[in-house]
Amino acid sequence: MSQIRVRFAPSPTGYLHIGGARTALYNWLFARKHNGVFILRIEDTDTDRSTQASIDEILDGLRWLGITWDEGPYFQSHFIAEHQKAAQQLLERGHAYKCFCTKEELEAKRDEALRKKIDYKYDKACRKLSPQEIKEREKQEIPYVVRFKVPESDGSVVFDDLVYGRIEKKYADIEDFVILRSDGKPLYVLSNAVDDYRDRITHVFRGQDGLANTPKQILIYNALGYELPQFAHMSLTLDTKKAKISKRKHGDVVTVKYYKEHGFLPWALCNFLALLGWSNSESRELFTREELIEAFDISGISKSNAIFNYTPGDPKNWTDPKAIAINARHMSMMDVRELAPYVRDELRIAGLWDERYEHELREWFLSTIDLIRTRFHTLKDFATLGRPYFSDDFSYDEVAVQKNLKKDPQLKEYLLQLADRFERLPSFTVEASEHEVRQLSEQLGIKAGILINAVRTAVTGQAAGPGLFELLRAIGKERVVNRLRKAAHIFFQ
RNA sequence: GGUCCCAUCGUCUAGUGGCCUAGGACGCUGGCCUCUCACGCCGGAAACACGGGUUCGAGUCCCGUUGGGACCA
Repeated sequence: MSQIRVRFAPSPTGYLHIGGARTALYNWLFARKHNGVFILRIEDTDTDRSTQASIDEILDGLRWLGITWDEGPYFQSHFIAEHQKAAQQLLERGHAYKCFCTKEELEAKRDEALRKKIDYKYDKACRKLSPQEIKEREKQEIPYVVRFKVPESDGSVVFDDLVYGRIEKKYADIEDFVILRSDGKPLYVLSNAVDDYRDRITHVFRGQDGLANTPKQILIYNALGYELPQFAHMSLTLDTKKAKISKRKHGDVVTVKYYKEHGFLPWALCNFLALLGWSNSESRELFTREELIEAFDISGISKSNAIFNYTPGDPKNWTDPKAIAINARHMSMMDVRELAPYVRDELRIAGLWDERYEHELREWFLSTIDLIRTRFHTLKDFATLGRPYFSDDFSYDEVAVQKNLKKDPQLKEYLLQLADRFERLPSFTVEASEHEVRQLSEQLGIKAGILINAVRTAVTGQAAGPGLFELLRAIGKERVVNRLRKAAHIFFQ
């Protein structure tokens, strides 16, 4: 078989949302897996709704996700003449006809059918027009649309969908659909088929909403003498009420941009999206880019729609909890050197970045983010929960202060003593600081945990965090000593 | 309204007639570890939409019902 060619063909009428990103991802994975070509085609023929901002947004989103395209972006609007030519060909070969029915006539018929509760389909009035009648109408310059002549035999369109299996649709159930509007604009079914043929698409991989159009497109392919591609339709992404997701209804949470701005690793989002409606036989869930390409297979795509399970208004589950979990796992698993640039960007946004982190302090920076990353969920956490590691200007958690410091007034003295002991240490190692703390607790006859928790809160403002002694080393002797003294001052009267 | 598609824990899913006492993951939850939190480890609650068939045997095949979705209008 010749080289596999697939495409992602979004309409630039809004932002790139996660459903679209998933469609793009599946196409991309399929292409990469089979050394095929992934094409980006912008279907911008709806000039009223298409915007440049939306095109930019889609391209930016795909680039951020790492879904790279090999050809394009092509723009459907550049090929309108070609679509019209195809319609002309269909007309000439007797596969289509001009329909002069007016909007009013059609609406009247439709309303009547609705009233009688019978199925409405175009009654093919103009299909029966004689050449003479057609000529007359053309002479009068009556506007017309072009309709496809659906075969009138008993047969049906049959195709094998790579996901849904054999699909059959009777000719009788397909109406003579419009392929060209009266203003000469081609319709989606036609443009899309012509473009896919021109781009030599071998596998049409799209949302399940395209399934109903496929029989019509197959009719067009056949009439135009095009070789048929393989079709594979994938399940849709729905909200918790089982409605199709859209930015209009759900807001920014469904846009790819939102994840970029809320501390997601691009690949983690891809990993999550891949799992929404696809699984592999090993029930494996965490993949690197290469592993997913290797594991991806059409046979694992599920037929039923998947629900994007986020809870609006819940700060903890602001998006699907599984997405957050996958992001957290990737953050703690990936090579820390790969993680570093993402953390850098977050620290920059928060005004915490220091250029030395990439030079003389690089080793310190890497070991510090390595130390703190396992309890973080998004990259944002590096600038919030991680703030005390990068700045002296951090806040103290009320509950932590109450529980670990204020509860025992004597801690003031203990913290000052520890500060003195730390200050005298020739080398502020994990072992040295631990030795001091344990020795002091022994001398005082208190549990080491009391001191440990107090120091953690005094030094980071938090009740939770990495093991204390590694934390102390990361923050450094001078800052630790200063913070212990400061805490002794401000929290005890 | 017509046509098409779908139906397993709250969510994502495994399951292709006996391996199902229905498995995994996220979330929830009990415990271990421990200086806290997280990780990790060991447990728990939690599902085959319903009704008929076919079969020795059905989550798995067939039919119907119900529910959901898509497309066309």
